[in-house]
Amino acid sequence: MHEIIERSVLYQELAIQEITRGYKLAARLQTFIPKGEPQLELVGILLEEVLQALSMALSMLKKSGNTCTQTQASREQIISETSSASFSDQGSTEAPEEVKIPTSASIVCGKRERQQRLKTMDPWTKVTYAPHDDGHQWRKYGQKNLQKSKLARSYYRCTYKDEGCPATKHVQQKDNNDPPLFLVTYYEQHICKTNNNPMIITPQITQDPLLPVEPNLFSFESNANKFFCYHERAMLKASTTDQQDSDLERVDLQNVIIDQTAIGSVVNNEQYCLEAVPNSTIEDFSLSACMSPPWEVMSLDYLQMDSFGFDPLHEGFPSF
DNA sequence: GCAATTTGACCCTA
DNA sequence: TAGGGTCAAATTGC
Repeated sequence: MHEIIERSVLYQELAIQEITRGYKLAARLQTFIPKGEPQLELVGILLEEVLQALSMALSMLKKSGNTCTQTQASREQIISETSSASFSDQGSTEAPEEVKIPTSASIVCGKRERQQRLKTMDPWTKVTYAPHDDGHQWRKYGQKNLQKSKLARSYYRCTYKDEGCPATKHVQQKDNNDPPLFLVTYYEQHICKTNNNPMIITPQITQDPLLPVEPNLFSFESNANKFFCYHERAMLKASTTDQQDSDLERVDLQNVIIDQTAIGSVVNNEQYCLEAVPNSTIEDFSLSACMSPPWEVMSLDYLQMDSFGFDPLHEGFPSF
């Protein structure tokens, strides 16, 4: 028994060494990516995710080494602790140090602790026309009329909160357009059964379509069978005709191909970066997407362009 | 009857 | 003290 524990500890130390080495190599690689190069923006994003994953794995391994001397922590507690640790190390080339072990008094349990937690968490936001269609089940628990906005903010928590899932979000309508645009702010990651990838914590800030963005770089968002491509003044929206307005199972895409005029790559299961070829117009775009596996091509034959003050059919995309 | 939503009250932070 | 976040009883819908 004692020998098994010793061997386990040895493997854990080796794993920590290897992950630390991987973290340092990835951080070193990150320094070779020149800033202001839209072509390499996606590489930087992916590398950032690699660093986050390694950082989190390292924190978890170190944490697991201490569990024998700690009071038993719940799975969600461990994930919460290690995830916040991995966030705090962003931008550092040093491997992350061990996170603080919370005392029993600081373990989240009451309203005060929850509100403090919200302030210290790294929320991530996205702008969307379909705020409820994000692959998770939510229960609304409150609504508030905010002082600085005439439009109410709605508060949601995961349906599986009783099972320990800490995920929450609030949804605020940004304008009175038709269709209305919503700003969704997420707090905490899902650890419930609806989560596709519970161990990867990747806060993403989707580009606000009303704000300037990098030329040639689109923010591409996918919810189930709908795709949204954001640009400074335009939104590209597509879905398959036979799946419109239906709740079919979620499609995880690994790659997005835009008829040779653009290359899209997955950032995570929900977001895609889309790099368009200069001088292309909306007429050049026919969407297809590779599903994984077995890498079948799914044709998207419904394409719609919503513009914010310009006509893409005649003007083409701006800033190309 | 159960589950989800609504809404006023309460609590916390700045 | 104002504003924002959460609670929980009441209400609504299936």
